[in-house]
Amino acid sequence: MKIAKIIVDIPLMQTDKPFTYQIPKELSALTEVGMRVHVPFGAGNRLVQGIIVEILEHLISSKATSGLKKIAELLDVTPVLTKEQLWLADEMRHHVFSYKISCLKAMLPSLLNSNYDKLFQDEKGNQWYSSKLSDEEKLEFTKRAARHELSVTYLAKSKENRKVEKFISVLDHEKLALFEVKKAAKKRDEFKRFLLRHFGEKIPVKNLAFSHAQVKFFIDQGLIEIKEVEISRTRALFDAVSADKAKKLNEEQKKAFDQIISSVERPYLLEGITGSGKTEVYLHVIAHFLALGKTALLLVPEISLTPQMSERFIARFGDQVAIMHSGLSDGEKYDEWRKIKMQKARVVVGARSAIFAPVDQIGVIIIDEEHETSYKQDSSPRYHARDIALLRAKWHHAALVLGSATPSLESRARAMKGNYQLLRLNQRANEAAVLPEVKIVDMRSQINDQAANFSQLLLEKIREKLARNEQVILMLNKRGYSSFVMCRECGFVVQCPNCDISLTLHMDTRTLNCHYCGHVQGIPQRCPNCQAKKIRYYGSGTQKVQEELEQLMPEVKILRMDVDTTRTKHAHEKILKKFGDGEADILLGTQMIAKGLDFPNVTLVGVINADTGLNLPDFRASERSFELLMQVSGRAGRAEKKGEVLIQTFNPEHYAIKLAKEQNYERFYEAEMKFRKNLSYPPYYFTVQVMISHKDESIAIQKAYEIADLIKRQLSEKAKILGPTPRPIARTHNLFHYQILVKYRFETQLEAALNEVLELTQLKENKELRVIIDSEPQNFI
DNA sequence: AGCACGCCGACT
DNA sequence: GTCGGCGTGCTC
Repeated sequence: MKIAKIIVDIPLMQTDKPFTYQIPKELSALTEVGMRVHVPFGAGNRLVQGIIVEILEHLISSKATSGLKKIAELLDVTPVLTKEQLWLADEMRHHVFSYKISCLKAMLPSLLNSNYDKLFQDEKGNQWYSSKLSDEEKLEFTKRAARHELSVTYLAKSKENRKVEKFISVLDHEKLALFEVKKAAKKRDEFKRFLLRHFGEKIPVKNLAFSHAQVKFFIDQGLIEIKEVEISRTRALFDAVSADKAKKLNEEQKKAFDQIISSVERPYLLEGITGSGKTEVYLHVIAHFLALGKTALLLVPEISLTPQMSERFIARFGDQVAIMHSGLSDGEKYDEWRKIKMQKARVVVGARSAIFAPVDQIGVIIIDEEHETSYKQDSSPRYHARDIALLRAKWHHAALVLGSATPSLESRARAMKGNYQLLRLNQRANEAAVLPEVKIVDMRSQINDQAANFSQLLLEKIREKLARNEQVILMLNKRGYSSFVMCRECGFVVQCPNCDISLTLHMDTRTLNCHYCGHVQGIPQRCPNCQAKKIRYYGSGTQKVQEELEQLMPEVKILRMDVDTTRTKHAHEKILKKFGDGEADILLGTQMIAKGLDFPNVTLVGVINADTGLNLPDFRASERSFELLMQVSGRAGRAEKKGEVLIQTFNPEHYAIKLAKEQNYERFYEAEMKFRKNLSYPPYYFTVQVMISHKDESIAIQKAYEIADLIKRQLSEKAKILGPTPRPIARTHNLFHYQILVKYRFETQLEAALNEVLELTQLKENKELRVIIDSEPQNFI
């Protein structure tokens, strides 16, 4: 007899282990590891989805095995998860401190999840679906079921659906031609002639000029039939793109290319300045491996996976490309996933989660902009795509390329140690393009009452460029910065009632919003504290800057791009297209405008406030600011016209800003490494963050100390534990947050200690305690 | 999660 | 006595 080990889809500590089920005889030959199943679970035998992770053969059915429940239903004909993916989930679990089922589900499109329902039936055969009942009705029906007045059937159904389109095909041309319609039936005659004209074609039923009754009549006469053909929901993405040929690599690019294809021994760190043509190297490398019959995986940050970016890959590799990012609907994601699964796609281009794409025979994995923090998922399972990429490259003996103009310190340090091989691109691929000139404006010496956000120099430069019909990009580094409302009289700042944070002003809706819990309230007329009518608006959101600029230059057309203007589905693209088409003079936005945009007519980039990211309570604050300034500077002078960059700052002496001006990654790396070494931060130390939340602050503190103690006891003297300290935003959603940061180098007991912390949260006395463990956290705010 | 079991107070 | 409230513990 065969039995199966199954991970059930109930993400809880208590159920986070394989459950054993009998495989019914009739399913025995069809069942494979990696398939989804429905299994009866718990006392009521309700159906839940599960994933088979192991199949065991039992020659004799013992008492122990015959008592096992049976798998109720197989959901797949072929496994949805490969052996490799099951292995990845195992490996992942050692450092993400999440449930196995969450790891497994991170690899599957959400359409493969099941919907659950319950069917109540009485003796007369009346039926009620639980999902369609109100809460009171549900309670009543449950009670009646307990009294055996009703029977209960558990239902589970996979959400999986494929889009099909119906086509008419004419069965027999001659027969149709000879078919006589009655004289009065003009419409039928018309339809008949239409069908004859389109004989041999697949005629879509959709948008047909003839009614359903017409179609039915001809079907009933046995003249035509309707066929359902599965169609791809993402088809449209690919059709519009025209093919493109490979460009010739320059000497530097060629060298990098030759290295990458020569060995899979070590990962490559491809360090190339903005405009040095990294993407073209990727395209060549991918083409090389495709020619060898292998596949390729390319990750890009979500934000830069614009249609232009996808198009570049589709243009080069056509139908073989699958695109995966969060902008796709669930159906579209599923279709792309299936394309990969059925081996129709051999190049996967996608954001973070695409690292799990079920491609086989991987030749190369490329992570572009590898320093981007978006490669780390900030909700459970908290994996880093780079770590998964290392595992997959090992499994497939594939080349791994990490590309960036400003590599993360972690990666660059590994390259210096020889764990990665460093490849450099120092020239701009377009030789006509010269590096932009970067200037720093010291805002401390600016006294400008009407326009606090703009220095004289920046205003002059904007006017100068616009007079020449050139375009300007202005960036507002909004991180940790937002506009707020304060009372001029007593200094009172309106705060969120649930979170310890000031509310952000939104002028378009005339409301105060909390960016953490979503609380919305009106703007008070009088100060809630002192009743004075002196409520004033402070800080500079993009809206405020836009207004300021519009007052200074009323004739200028400004496009604003931030979270508020890009909320709708294609807003992002539309704004960029408008700007690219020259419909506006200035593009004003938050950091989302810093990434990968290429507008040849832009000759000035202004950074309104370079400082705001600098003083955040995060050891990566300087690294982030430096990266951002380097990136945004790269937006100027992409073509023949010379570009200028102006950085406004209150900290002109700060090394991140000075070195960004010099465009000097090398020196920044050295300076930052010194700082990290002195304070024992990555890449010298590994980090784990433990976040503890409770609605009662004193309990949060007490538990935080307990947990810190528990960890401390199991670590060596060399490990350093910071905290517990309140989180930078100490209260959100009516919970108090505390954090512990563990810095360590080699600690064999750490994983066990952290698992023990998780065990602790299972105790009933800790029911209201929330603990999150984040290995190598990327964000501290 | 969601279901059963069990212990307690309020009620026919 | 017994119905139904909710706290507790378990699910192959």
